[in-house]
Amino acid sequence: MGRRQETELFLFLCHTEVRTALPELPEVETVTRSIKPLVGRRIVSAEFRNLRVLRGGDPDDMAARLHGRKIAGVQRYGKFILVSLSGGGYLLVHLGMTGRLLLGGVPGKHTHAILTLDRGVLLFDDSRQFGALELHDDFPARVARLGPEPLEVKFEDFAAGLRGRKTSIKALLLNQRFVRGIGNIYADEALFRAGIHPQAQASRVRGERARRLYDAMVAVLSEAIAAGGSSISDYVDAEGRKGFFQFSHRVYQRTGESCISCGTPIRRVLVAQRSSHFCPKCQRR
DNA sequence: ATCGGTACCTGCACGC
DNA sequence: TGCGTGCAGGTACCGA
Repeated sequence: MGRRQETELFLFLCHTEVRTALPELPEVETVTRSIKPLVGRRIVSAEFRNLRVLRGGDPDDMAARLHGRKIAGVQRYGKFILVSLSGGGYLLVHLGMTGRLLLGGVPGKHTHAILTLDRGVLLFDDSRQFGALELHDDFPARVARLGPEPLEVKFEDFAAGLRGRKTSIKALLLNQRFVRGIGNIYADEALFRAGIHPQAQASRVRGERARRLYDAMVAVLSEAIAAGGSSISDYVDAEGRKGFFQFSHRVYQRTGESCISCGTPIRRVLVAQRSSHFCPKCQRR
């Protein structure tokens, strides 16, 4: 990328709010890609305004340790964003439910961290405070213990992970140690596409059904990433935002509406304490 | 080891 | 109009 293009991209990003729907793998991937241009930037100063998202970290200590460091890399692991720093160490970011990373902009009521860079500023904003910002010397244990990426795991390993599991297939898909990055939206969407009831016992998803679920998981995540990637460029106004949120959910939050396949009203039940949306006719236990 | 349940937190939709 | 209530869910943690 040429110097001028780089500058234009940076100026564009400065006016872009990197926000998404509930941040699951595709949304976190979109955010991660959007902040990759920050690689090489130096952190001039850091300010932390909220202790909760620091998860026990000391704000002054973190600011001191971040001061002067360069952003060496940005990588996504499931729903985590790992920012590696020059000279070692990692800044771990989790968006929780409502977390956002803003390139530029003005700090607001829910801005919990401000990273001032040698060019631009990165804000962390999170109204519900389920997100996290942690500074680690070593590769974070909570990232190391995650399961494989759903877009990288081999079918055989995915199927092996289902064996012997007594929990519901929905709960297992949400379990980040099984595969990392799936949340409530994409669990429901993948199960619908595969024709599997969310309360089906995971160990009973075998053979052809396991294959269908694997294929559905890969397809829905891939399509969502493509949608996020394509919408980011017109994300500056309400229309662009609306287009992203209208990502074609087939069951999620469509309770009572007609199944697109058979017309049966979509139902909602609680599975693993989460609302789960499914077609009672198309999805079998 | 595995599993189910709960807490954390704020904004919003809803009914009266 | 305003107030109370339920709902939204990712992760850590608890007890069984």
